[in-house]
Amino acid sequence: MLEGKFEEASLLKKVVESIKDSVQLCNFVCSEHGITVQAVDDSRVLLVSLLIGNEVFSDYRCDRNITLGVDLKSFAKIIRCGGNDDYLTLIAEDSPDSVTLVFEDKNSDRISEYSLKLMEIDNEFLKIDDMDYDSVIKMPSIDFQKICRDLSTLSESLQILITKDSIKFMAEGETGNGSVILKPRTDIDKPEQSITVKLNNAVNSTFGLKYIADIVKGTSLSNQIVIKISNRTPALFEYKLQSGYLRFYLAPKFEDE
Amino acid sequence: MLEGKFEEASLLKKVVESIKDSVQLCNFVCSEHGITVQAVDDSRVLLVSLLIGNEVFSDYRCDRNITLGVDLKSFAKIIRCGGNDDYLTLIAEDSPDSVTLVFEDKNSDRISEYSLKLMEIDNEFLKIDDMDYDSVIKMPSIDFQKICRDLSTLSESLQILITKDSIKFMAEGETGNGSVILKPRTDIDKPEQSITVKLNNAVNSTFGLKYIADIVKGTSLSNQIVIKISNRTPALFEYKLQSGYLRFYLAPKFEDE
DNA sequence: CTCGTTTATC
DNA sequence: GATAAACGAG
Repeated sequence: MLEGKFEEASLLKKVVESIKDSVQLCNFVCSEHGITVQAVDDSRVLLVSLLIGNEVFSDYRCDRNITLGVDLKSFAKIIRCGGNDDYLTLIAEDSPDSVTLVFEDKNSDRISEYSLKLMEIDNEFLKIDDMDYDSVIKMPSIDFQKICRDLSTLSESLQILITKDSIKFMAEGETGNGSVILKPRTDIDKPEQSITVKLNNAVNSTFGLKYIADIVKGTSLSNQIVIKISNRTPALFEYKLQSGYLRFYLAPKFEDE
Repeated sequence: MLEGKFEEASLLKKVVESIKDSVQLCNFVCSEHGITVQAVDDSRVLLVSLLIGNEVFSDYRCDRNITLGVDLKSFAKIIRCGGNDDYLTLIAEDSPDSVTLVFEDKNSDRISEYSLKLMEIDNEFLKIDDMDYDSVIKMPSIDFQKICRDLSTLSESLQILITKDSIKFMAEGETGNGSVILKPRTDIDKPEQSITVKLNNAVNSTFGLKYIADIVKGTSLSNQIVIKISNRTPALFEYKLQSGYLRFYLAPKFEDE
């Protein structure tokens, strides 16, 4: 039996809205530690990895592992039926054929209850090892979103160059070229505005903006994004939750492509 | 001669926008008491009944009864030509072949004048008797709109169950089921947030969400909606105006359908 | 299906 | 106040 109560329905709403454009069907795997999702996008280029730690919930109980195979578009429709600051409780039996969402208004007695039919979904669960990356940057997620949006008007590719004391985003296209350079900085009053760079090796990687556009949908989940890049292995884009994370793994474009 | 001046053009605009999707052609019947409309939708399932009482107007004069047969789509187009807080004066002769709309900006000297050709429209004016209903509920119109919209993503039918101390809205569909339960409440600070139930008999009625979707277009006319339901007779959905009302009569679906 | 308007959020 | 998502209209 799963019973997980969110203090704010908006958290699950943001999570689902963040990944529903990359992935259509996925399994929510519930264990005592929380809820995880792992899925690849339709083109099998972008890997999405989500962990909602049990500390995110105001109440959480999951006796044994339960897998909820959901259609994210239908799931999103139902989540939109709740108010953003309703309590939201997810309920499922041990071998469920449906999951129940209960929304409770904090100010009145309105209780909305929705059940969603589940699906059997094949999943190839990949064990992803923690690894060392050549460069790790941390920056305001909203700035990363704006840079990517701006540059996507020029090109289909985003080049990221990281050196010890600068981050350069570049796009070159038919109509023109653009670049944005950031310097590391520490903002004491607004730490979420800080930009940090940790460097083992300088990197110069290029990514498809089509996929980056899906990644930045996670912006609302965290003030900051952590980007870990190595030359010639998939990069990691991470939005941290209060407990858990939403991670995207995206392989860079290689020059010979 | 009819001459009716609205303090705000937006009121007539809201009224017309509220019914133009249900009804294409209708007669505006003008008398000394104000303006009334009665019409059925194309499928003859939904009955619309409107009264704009003369107190709604800042100036109103109508010496003898005048019937204005209008095409609501054309009427709506013209009303959109005025500013929302323009004065709007409706003018018609005693046996008119057109109606004139005069918009006056409150802040400048702009005066816009439009005339709309009238049509001869057959109408079967039904005398609707006030009757007692099994249940009468009053609730925030915007909440009713949201509940109906939410549940319409699941099903084509909306079931409403009313008991002494609760109102339950339900929809069952292929992808899942949904229900919303409201409890009566009195909000002293925001009386428009109150929910009341008056019950002679508990009711359990089902309506086509297709028609409900047209009904909730009236939401902007009033903070509250009054819904009067009896088992096995048409239900009444009412948005009250400052003086007058917009009412929809809709027969429930019966189980044998 | 795309556009403009409206609403909610930051 | 500005921006971004949601809704309704063409």
